[in-house]
Amino acid sequence: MSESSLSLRRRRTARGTPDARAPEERATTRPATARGRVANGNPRPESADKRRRSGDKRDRILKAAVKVFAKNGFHATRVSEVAKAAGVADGTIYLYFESKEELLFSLFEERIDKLLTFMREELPKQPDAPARLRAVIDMQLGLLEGERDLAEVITVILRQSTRLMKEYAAPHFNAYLDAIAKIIVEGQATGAFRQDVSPHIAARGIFGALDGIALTWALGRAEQGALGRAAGQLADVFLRGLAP
Amino acid sequence: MSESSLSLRRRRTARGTPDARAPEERATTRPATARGRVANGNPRPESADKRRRSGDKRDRILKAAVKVFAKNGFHATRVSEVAKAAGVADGTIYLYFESKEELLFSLFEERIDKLLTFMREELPKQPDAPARLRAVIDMQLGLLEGERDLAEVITVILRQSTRLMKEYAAPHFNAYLDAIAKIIVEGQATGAFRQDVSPHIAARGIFGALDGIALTWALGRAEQGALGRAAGQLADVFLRGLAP
Amino acid sequence: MSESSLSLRRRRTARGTPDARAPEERATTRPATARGRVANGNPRPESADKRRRSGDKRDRILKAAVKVFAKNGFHATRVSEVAKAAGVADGTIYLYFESKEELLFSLFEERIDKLLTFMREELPKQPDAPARLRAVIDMQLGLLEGERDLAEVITVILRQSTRLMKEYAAPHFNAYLDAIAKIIVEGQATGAFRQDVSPHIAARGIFGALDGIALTWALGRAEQGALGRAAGQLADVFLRGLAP
Amino acid sequence: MSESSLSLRRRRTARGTPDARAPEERATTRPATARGRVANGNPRPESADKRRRSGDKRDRILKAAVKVFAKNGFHATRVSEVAKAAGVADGTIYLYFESKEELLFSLFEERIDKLLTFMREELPKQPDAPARLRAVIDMQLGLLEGERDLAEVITVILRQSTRLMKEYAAPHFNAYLDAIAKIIVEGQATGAFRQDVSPHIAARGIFGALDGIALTWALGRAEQGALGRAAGQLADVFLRGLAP
DNA sequence: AATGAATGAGAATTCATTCAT
DNA sequence: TATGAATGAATTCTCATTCAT
Repeated sequence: MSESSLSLRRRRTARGTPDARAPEERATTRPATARGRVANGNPRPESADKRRRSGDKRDRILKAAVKVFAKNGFHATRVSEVAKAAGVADGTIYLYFESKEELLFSLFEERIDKLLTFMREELPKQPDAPARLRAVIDMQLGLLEGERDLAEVITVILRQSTRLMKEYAAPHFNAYLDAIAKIIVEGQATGAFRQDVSPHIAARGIFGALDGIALTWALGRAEQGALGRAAGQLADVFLRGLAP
Repeated sequence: MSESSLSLRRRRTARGTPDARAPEERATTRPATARGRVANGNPRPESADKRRRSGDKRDRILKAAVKVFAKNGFHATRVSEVAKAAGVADGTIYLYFESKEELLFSLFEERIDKLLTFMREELPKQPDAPARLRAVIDMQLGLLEGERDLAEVITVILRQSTRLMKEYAAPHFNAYLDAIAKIIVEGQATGAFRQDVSPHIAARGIFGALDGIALTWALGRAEQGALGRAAGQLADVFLRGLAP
Repeated sequence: MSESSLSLRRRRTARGTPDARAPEERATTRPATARGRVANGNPRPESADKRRRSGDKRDRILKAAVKVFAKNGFHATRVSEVAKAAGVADGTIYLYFESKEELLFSLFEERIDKLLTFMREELPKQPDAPARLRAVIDMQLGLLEGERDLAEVITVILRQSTRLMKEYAAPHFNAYLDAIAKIIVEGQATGAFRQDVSPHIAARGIFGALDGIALTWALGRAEQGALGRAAGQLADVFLRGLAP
Repeated sequence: MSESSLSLRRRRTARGTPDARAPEERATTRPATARGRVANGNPRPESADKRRRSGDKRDRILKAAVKVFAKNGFHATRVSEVAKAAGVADGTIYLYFESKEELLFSLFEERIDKLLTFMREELPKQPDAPARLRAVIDMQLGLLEGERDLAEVITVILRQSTRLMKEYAAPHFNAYLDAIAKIIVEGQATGAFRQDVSPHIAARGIFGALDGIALTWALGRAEQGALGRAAGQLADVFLRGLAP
């Protein structure tokens, strides 16, 4: 996995496009509108004081979004519900996010950032492929432990936006899968893993298994520690299953 | 796993309940609407002749729904699109299905019926737990091979309806997972499988892995035979991984 | 004036464009959406019976729109007000018109059609350029006499949609102005009109004068016969003013 | 024309009235809003120093408004766009103008002031009614020559606010029309103009013609000198047309 | 059974205006 | 005076569903 392939594809690409349509049109058209005032997404006020306030508000909105999205799903969630849960006015949300969909993007992005950072920083410390695979499994589930709502958002809600899945999230998933596949390949090269299994199939299977565990956990009782136990056992199964 | 736990819980159970539906539903359903006229769900035409004719139309609608849902996702699909694809009038759909969501239900139900029938009829023929597990894996992926659209509907689109996931599909998934778990339990009892793995965790992992494979296949190039190869390799990995 | 320059530029050009965006997007985007059901604008049901019903509804909406637009102006008019005045549901309006703006288009178009038809059919009957000029003046004001609301819509409300003015109406105005200018040119050629006046300036002046009269009439007391008298007097002034 | 009939009717008269405003206004104005803080309209800074500074800013805003209004139209123009073009903060605009609409008022008022001043000061110097009429024509177009944006604002944008047209501008237009009509009356009294034309109709026709010329010029290529030429020719036509 | 015109509730988003700093 | 982040009312248009034919 090359770092570049993991680097976040900026979803902001479309932003700030001048929008050649007559201004009047812009007035009556809805999405993909670049609003001048907060054109650069999260405002970055100069003073630390101001930044804290703004950051607070953005965070409050994100936290509220996780909660409400997890409860109702993406489509059933009204922006006004998120606003209310965050204690801000409806319009305020649009000072920090371009659209309801971007709220979902942001939740996902933040999480995937952590995953990628981990892989960049922690994996190299592991001695061999099996250790790295176990570390990935621990991490993927560990990142969700204690964050049931977010787990649900990542495993369930995210898929509710077809556009998000196909345009935005898919590349990230693929990058992540590639990273896992790369571990398998390394293991096969060193003889740690059996040769008769396609790294890509194995990677997808592992990811799917983890995702399924997280899904069940999120939709079910979400007991403390359950994910950790599951991670350990799955790692055991996969490592033995992949042994030569 | 008792057979009864696998029997399809009639989805109608929840219907008619005043409004315990998730907000999602309330949002898109007309409130205070008399549903009386179509209260009895699928029409039950009297003569065999009529039934056949009706069945044709119902099937055409279902087939069209698979196609359009897979292409656009559940929420982005307009009932009128399905009607057009099926070559019927918008209103006709409501003679066969109570709502757009029921269309999705029905697709899922039909498929899960096949899975459950298989389990009831074929699994007992297998000699032991490992064979049964391999059979399940073959079957789950085999059922999707060649039906890419349906695979996408089952693995992706289904999750787009929060209500469907939580209220309707979850019990079926659980029944299915229980069936897999039961195989693990049996294997552990006979010493075919290791003891230090929770049957439920293993079952969820296996299901998730299969689901993940199907998802990637459906969203990707969906090559012929790919699912069969994947099934074989995953079965190898899991069987070795679960061996004592 | 060539006939072709007067022929109505079909505003429907944009209609029916497949709209390459993902369907999901279409769902959340507003304008310029081709809705399948009434894709061809006014529905044209087969039977005379049905046609009458549909025609009625479209007409009722147009009549209501003239009234409400004239009273409130374009921007201040809510689509729901028009619907209410027409005695139809809000959504029904969108079965007959793509947008609120198209309602305005349609009012204008219907009127300009009459003007153009008149010019094609009646002007050639007039013996010479002065008679034709007088006929045009009579007609332009005559078409508004007794239709105060429509006069206001054409002279005032139309200008409230910048886009309409610039993109849609301007070409029609220009065609009409060209037609008047052509009369002047002819008169100059036959020696009926003075040579030292630019036909285009004269044409614009004449149109502006008529428009100004109509505007004052529409915004004022709109007395019966006033436009006719004004037409006669203005014709007198312009014809003498243009005489060699 | 009596001076009093031309004196600017204070637009503030209508303000504060509970809500006799056209629906248009109610639609875009926040209801039940206390306007107290800016109740006194244009601020009246104490020291000459401050006034100059304020004047600068007020002017910058007005200049920016002309530009942006002309480009986008009234409704499609966002206050924030004007603020940006003027190089001030959004809120600053409200220190100098009560509302977005008042910006438009002010542009119009400033211009009409010039017209009225001209009429008071220059017309009496003219020897007779025909000379005065020609002077008026020269002036009305002359005032716009070189100020294409302002011409567009006066001839097009102004009409985009129904309320402005009906409540505010109409009296000014009427006063101006009365002034022209008075010239006609005088000419008829001295035998310089024909008797068989209503002074009011003639006045409205003349104004409309000038307005139409300006409109075409503003929306079109706006060539230097074009308005001057047009003024001369129109004056020729009208003077000959009105001759006895 | 079939049709498809009509319905109308619903929600994301915008932007004029305010007001704490 | 000036700022610009925050507000929140308001409205177009969509589309699942109904029902008269």
